[in-house]
Amino acid sequence: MTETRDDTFVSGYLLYLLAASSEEASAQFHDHIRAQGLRVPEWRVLACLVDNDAMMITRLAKLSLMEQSRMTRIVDQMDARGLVTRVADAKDKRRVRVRLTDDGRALAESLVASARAHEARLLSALADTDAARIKGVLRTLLDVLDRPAEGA
Amino acid sequence: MTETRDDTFVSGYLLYLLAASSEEASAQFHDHIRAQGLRVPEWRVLACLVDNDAMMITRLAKLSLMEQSRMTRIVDQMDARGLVTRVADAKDKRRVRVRLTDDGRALAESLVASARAHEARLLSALADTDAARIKGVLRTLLDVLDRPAEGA
DNA sequence: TCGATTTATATGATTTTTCATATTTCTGAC
DNA sequence: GTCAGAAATATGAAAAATCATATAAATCGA
Repeated sequence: MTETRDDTFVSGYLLYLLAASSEEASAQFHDHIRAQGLRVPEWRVLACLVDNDAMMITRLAKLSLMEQSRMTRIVDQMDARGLVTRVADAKDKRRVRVRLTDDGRALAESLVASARAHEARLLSALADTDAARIKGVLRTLLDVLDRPAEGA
Repeated sequence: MTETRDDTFVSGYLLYLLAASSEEASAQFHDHIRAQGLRVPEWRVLACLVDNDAMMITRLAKLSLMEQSRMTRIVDQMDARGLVTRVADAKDKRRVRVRLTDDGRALAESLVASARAHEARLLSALADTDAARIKGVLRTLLDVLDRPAEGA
């Protein structure tokens, strides 16, 4: 247990705490995703589309925190698996809208339900004050980050 | 600005908030890392070694949130670049200790200084209450996650 | 002390990811 | 309308990450 004690730079560094929390908090649920034969990026796409079907590839990529060319290929694979279909946008032919198939929607909804349950378990493991604060703090951080930003 | 309004599942989902915060908070600094000709995983190794030189590959991998075989190859490259050297552990010959070279240490220390400065800027962009809370909340989450865990 | 097990690292093969760029379509200035 | 540039997607080639497993060294029990 008594690893090299931790008053180190890394253990208190905000970007480390964020990366590690994200990684570890997601690990269990990501295992669940993979157990369903999906990869994590595919799950992210499904979750986005449940919220808002027929998104463009570009927006899907932004929301799923990944590059456009990667998203293109992920959509390829999901299309091949019958989870989504590509639909041309009538107004703008450059755009590709990604739409859930019935299978895709069913899977997505079931996974969202699992995700909610898993999240509830995570939050219930925290003290009430922490559980109440965590999302707010993260949202605030995201807000700050989305603003133009003045300094380097 | 008025993207499809956001009272969606994803935008309030803890694992998304964590991943997005981590991603976006790190983006600027990671650009800085790459501008120095380093990749992010290499920076992580340097940061770990500044805290605690001559770590084993396995421990380095765990702390840097990546797989062992990947860490082996990253150490290969850092070794080739003259940032670290491999040192056999006298007590246990299976172990490989990774030690900073002088160049590696100089680079690492300079990057840690930048990291601290960047972190200070991030925190100062938050309201005092949020800045005061964020690390504590994340640490609590990490603590909870490291505990055995009872339910599925 | 022998053999079985576990731990630490490395490696080959495959799959992902990235990077740069091509292609198509749209937009705006003229 | 035409042209220059921007935006959305796709794709080839290269780099990186993963997975399974090999190798080597330690540990634990009988």
